[in-house]
Amino acid sequence: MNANLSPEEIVRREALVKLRQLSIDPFPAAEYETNATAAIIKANYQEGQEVSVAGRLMNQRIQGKAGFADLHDASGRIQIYINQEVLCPGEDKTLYQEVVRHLLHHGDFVGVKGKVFTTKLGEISINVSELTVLAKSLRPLPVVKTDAEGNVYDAFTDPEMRYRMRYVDLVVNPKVKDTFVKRTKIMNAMREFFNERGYLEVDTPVLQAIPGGASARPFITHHNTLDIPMYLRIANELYLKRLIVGGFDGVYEFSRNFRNEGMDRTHNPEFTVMEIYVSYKDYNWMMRFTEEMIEHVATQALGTTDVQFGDKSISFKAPFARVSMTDAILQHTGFDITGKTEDELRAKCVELGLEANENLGKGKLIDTLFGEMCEKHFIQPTFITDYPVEMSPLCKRHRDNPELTERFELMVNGKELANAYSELNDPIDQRERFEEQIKLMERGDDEAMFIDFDFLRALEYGMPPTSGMGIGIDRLVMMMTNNESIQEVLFFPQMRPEKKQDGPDLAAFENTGIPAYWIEALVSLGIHTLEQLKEVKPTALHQNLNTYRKKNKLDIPAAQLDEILTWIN
RNA sequence: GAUCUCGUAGCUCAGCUGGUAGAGCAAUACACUUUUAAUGUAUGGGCCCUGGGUUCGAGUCCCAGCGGGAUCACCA
Repeated sequence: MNANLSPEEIVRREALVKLRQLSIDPFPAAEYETNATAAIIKANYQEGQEVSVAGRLMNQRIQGKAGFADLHDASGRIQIYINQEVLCPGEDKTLYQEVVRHLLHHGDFVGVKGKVFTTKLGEISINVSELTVLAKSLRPLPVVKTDAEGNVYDAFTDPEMRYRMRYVDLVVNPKVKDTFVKRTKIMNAMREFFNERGYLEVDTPVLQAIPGGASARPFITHHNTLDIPMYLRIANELYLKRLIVGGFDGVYEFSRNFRNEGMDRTHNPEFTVMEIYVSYKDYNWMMRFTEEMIEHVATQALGTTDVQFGDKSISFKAPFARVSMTDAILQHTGFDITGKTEDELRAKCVELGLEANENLGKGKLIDTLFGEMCEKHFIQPTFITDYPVEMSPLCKRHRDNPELTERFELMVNGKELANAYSELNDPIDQRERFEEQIKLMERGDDEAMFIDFDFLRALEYGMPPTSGMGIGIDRLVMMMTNNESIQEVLFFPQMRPEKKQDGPDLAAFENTGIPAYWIEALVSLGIHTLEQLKEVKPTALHQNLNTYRKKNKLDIPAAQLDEILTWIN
């Protein structure tokens, strides 16, 4: 038996062998027919009803000749009662004495048949008359227990382990499962809202030759046949607009976007944004549409428009407040940005102690003022409207003021949740705005956009007036499920790959003929295996070893490059 | 990227100014036919993240690394 197994794993593997000796297949192939679930039995309680259910056996409380255990299925938990005489009415008590008492463990999958009854203490339970082993669990699950007051004991809480082993997290922490069920309900409710209005759900490329539609650093990959670099999408906006050019009334997509930027509790390298574009509409229509949609989603998915997020209560009841960008900044800084020059804006930022270097254009400066001074104050859903033209290169100019755009962002809990425009459909203006972005790029704004000439060509064929809106699904789910970190609403958040931590492979070094004094040096240089040794440049290693020799004043011959080459080959 | 902080049994966690590794749950054995987290008695279980250093002696102190978390920076 493998020496790396823990004692509990060894016990379970031995049980596996013993089950086979008793002619019980621990991993049977056949379908196991069920006619109920834990939730159904509890909801439609009928004394004496014959049921067949399957799930994980948990928390056995088996005593001498009878006892209890819990069966967890996808719907929840139900208690089972196992009595030796009911399970094994004949002479042969093996199933009870051996299998139930010794060979089944916490976490094993079993199917049970039996009559439903209520225990003395009033808990709906199944009196098991047949038990089938469905799958053995070879690793012990954490045993988490909850008492009558809801206190949780021995909770499985380490975030690293929870995220890396989400399957365990889901088994053991019911709230986690609930979050993900809600996530799907939220997306379904949104879909339903769009579909009812006749808008079409579409798929557009994830792999793009030009990463457009947003300002962000993309992931780069390479297409072999075309022999060109390709990018994972940072946004799908430009593709959806092409479809509006193509004549659809309204299109939407749940877009998995990828951005090669920092990771923290609100940023994952891949994340989901829903974007929708509707022709013949403007951003005023889109504001009404958005607040109605969010109200609908909250009602459908949560059953209420009132959401508790941390210590704050948030109401998603429409209509939401509307505040212009200019008013928001005026309100929170007393400074009126109307008609101000870049230098005046920069001076104000400096006065307020905000970062405002020469790379920042007018738009970025206003964005800084808003982001630093105002954003955090908007806890209840609020539409911030009419952004400066410099920070919105894809947005139509404001009908009353050419310095502004017809844009809104929806702020909730001090964070941006949605972003929408009256889309820019003047191809000549669009081309100029892209060229402005290129100038910003040349000034050192590494987030400025690339020019997508095919998109400009599409606009030149004519795009009807259109309003578009994007909403961060992960952030919406976080708010609606009261989770402070994005990792909690993604099944498999991105983590650094697991690295097995072995000690240095001294034997391999010795076998390669490396002298003992150099092995010591290699280890302290962080080279623990032959693979690592082969990855370093021999010339660099040569230098490093001799530096090590000198630094530690070792009385050994200096390393020779030829010698090092013989180790590697 | 910066700072702080954590890494001890399958899980949750103790382990003081350095002196032979601890508890509860889980596991194993025995007893027990209705328990409500969680029966009683007994037993087993540890590369204390890795490597190096200081020391007579390191889970504990120091250095480096790996991995996590928090805060900040970055984030149309």
